[in-house]
Amino acid sequence: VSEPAVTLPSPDALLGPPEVDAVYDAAAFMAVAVDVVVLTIRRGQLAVLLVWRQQEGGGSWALLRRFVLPDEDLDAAAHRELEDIGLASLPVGGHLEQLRTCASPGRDPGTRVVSVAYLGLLPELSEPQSSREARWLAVADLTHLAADGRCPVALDQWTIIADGVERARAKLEYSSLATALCDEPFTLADLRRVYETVWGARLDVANFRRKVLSTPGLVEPLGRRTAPASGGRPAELYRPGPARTLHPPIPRPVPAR
Amino acid sequence: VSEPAVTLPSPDALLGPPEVDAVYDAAAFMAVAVDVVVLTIRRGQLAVLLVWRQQEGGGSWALLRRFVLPDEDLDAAAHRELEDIGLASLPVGGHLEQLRTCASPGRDPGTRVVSVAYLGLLPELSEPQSSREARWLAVADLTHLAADGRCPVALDQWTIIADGVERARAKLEYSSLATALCDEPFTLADLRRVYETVWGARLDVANFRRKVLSTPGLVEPLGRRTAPASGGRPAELYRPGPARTLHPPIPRPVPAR
DNA sequence: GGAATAGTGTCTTTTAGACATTATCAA
DNA sequence: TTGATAATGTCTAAAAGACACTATTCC
Repeated sequence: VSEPAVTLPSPDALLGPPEVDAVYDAAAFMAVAVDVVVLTIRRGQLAVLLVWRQQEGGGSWALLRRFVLPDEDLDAAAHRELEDIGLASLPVGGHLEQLRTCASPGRDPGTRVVSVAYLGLLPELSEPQSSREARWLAVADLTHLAADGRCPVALDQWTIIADGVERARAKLEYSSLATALCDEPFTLADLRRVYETVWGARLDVANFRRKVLSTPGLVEPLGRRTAPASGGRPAELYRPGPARTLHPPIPRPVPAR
Repeated sequence: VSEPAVTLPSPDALLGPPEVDAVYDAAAFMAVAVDVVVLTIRRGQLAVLLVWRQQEGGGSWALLRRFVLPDEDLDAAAHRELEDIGLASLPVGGHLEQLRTCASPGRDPGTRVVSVAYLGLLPELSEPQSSREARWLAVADLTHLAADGRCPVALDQWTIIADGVERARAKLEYSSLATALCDEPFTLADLRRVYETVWGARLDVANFRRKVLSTPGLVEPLGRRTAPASGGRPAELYRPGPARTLHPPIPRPVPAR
């Protein structure tokens, strides 16, 4: 596109002060918490880390939640929550990003909580260790239960989890996120299984390989191979490359959309 | 992928209450505000709506900001801010979505503000009308100024604007967002100019047309044409279709990535 | 007719999908 | 050898990119 003439305020005009505004009116103060949707792959299934929360009249599984300290950054609060639950501090081949924010009424009428949801993705190794009762639950199981209206997670939290899963599925297409779900080093088969598990679809081995290796900066060969096992040719080992975004993307099979 | 055996807690096991946790510790209370990055196309340029904010030692352009009321939803606060600035209430061919959240220190030391950034996209018609000094500034101008370190927007706010622009650019690829930036009805040339302006790249007329019309649910022909102007064939008119996500996406030219 | 804008046809290159084949290990 | 897993080759179909061409309007 040819550069059109600048008809909006010119750079110099930007610097003159037209007028003062007064936007600051009544502000509501709320408690601020981070909720973390931690996803990993456990035994070939996509799993989310939840904690059991006892309540009057039963209980439910809930997301990791931590109130933000007065001098704490949001990202830092999310990281601390991961460390507190016993997962290695990131980054050790993991990924943590903001998901979305909602301001729901607090437990006491009148009080409100702003909860900033985060999405965390960890390689398979991680086992939570904490005084709290934290467990990996298969997303597929929860989805089936939710379809029956028997989801053991509060609806708003389940919505956040579903958003996180969808975000992860989408980002596999156009980012190097999948390498964050692999232990390092990994084989192309490992990486492919991540895609297959998160997307819930089989990928053609040859086409996947062609695509991954032709995407610059996605993976880097180590020049080593896996130790020979009982049967099977040893596989080439790789580590994550410098690329963060992928273009063109790894195409996601249509039925899973 | 064949369904693996469920090795994580079974649906029935999910319903038993293992243990109670106590996550609620010291909570910090913060003022909650929404910042809205409103983008539109003005005179062939991508523009963002900013207000002039007078401060000690000069002033700067700032995002629309509104503190959330005690009983107000975040989305509602963002909508209200748009109405307050004199832009027609959505949806009238517009789009509003959450961008991201940051918790920065407040103006007084020790106080903090959680600001939830929203991204709004409006068709060209909109002119702000308000007691506040609000103006459309060309994103390209701001980008050039920022490159010189002379950006008249505070750094954290400029980062949010840049995020919003990048989000808009990305979403044009795989969503029907562009139709929200067109007045209704629109021609394919109008729609194409939206893509060209936001992406800052020329698109081939024939290929764009083929792609848009072959994407199911993106646009719907009205069977009418534009009034004949002085020179030029009248163009077919369209309105937005029901599709919200596009697969396959409209490919973005590589140099702009 | 010319100028201006809208719309069409078609060829080439690239990419994706399907699937057969070869390679390298252990037992 | 067989069984198992990794890696490669190749054909076909679909999509993207380039670009020449036709159509409809006002002057």
